[in-house]
Amino acid sequence: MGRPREFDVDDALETAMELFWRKGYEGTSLTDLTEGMGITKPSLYGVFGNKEGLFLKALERYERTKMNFFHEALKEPKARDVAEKILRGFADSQTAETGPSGCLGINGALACSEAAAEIQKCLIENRQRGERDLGRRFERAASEGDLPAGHEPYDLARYIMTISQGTAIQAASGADRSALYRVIDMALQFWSDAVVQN
Amino acid sequence: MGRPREFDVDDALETAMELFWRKGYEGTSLTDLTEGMGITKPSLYGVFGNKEGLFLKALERYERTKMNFFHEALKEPKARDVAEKILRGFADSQTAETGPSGCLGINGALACSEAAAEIQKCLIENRQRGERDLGRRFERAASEGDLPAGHEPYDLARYIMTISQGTAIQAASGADRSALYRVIDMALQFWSDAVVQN
DNA sequence: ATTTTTTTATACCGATCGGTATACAATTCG
DNA sequence: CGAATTGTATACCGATCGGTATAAAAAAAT
Repeated sequence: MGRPREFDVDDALETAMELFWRKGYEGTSLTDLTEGMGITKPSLYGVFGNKEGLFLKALERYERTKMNFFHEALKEPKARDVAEKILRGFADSQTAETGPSGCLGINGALACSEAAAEIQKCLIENRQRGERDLGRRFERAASEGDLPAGHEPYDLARYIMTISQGTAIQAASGADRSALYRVIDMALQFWSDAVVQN
Repeated sequence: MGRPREFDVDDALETAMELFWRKGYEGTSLTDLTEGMGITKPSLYGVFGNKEGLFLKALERYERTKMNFFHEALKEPKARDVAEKILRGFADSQTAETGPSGCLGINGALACSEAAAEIQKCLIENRQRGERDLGRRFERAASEGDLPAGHEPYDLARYIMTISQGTAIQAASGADRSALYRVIDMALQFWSDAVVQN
């Protein structure tokens, strides 16, 4: 009942996600958002609560639509394939022709004012969660004798995440996909060269 | 002649550098700056021009006082030692007890509004310059048969810079120095394991 | 047809943004 | 001692920030 909404919520959220991705949380103004989404401020606040709520919903959409490769990668039977799928998945997302360069989870609020501290904290936890999930997967791999010898699972997880975060900066600085792939190839020599347990 | 300045320019610049480092260019307000530096706005504008000029001078100071290890590292005779000194130098700076976590060159303006586009561009060029300098050093190493076989000097330079940028994100997310060192140890296995030319 | 409910459009809110005009204080030079 | 010069303090500037009050518009329910 009542007057029907004149815009598509999902389309609007997609636009908001791309804006936050490209300009960060604080760098994206409500004017940027309302003009980009093609709606007025009362409509935005009616559907998404406020700027912070909109960002969190945009982040949720980002995880669901752009980071889905991550949990898929964890299902690979071999640890090396998990690592490779994650590294290439990030690089692909960070350098997609459509959509901004880099990573929303990093571009969003790396360093910011106190006003964005909550968003910053949320993004840090987001990164740590991914690293922890990967660490758990590598723990399993360790028990299966499927890791390079002499390294802790959580250290390997941090290694993979560090490289992916590095490629996010590279992409945001203009590096193209093939350049990131060559970095990833080198990072993966770790697995090729190292002696795998058992 | 005239009234003598009541503050130390170098001290004020040091404070500005730390603020920009911790909160980014756009996340640091003039109020943050004047309160932190202990001076008034007319004094700030008299000495540093404007916010953008202040940031650029802070960046210059950062390069001079915190990134000096970089060009020192390039003087190492062996490419592997160059790489290791750079990686550990970044990690040390990113996790120093005194001073903010991460890297000013990345925290400063990774994703931002149009108002900070010039600063953003300047920081991108800054990163690319470092990568190019390292690439040139590795070109020399290649001619000396001092590189792992099968890789281009500029790809190796991007590999090292990608890891350093990754550790900057890790540091900004709370990782401590020993955690970054373990990542670096893995990244350097590239050199240990790989066959070095000639 | 009227009431009720929801969305939209406009105009506005106080606070803060980067930046500056003006007046005064503190020094050197003649 | 002035006079000239430079720095500091206060108060202010227009613009923009995130957010909202008010009322009109568009649908469903009675």
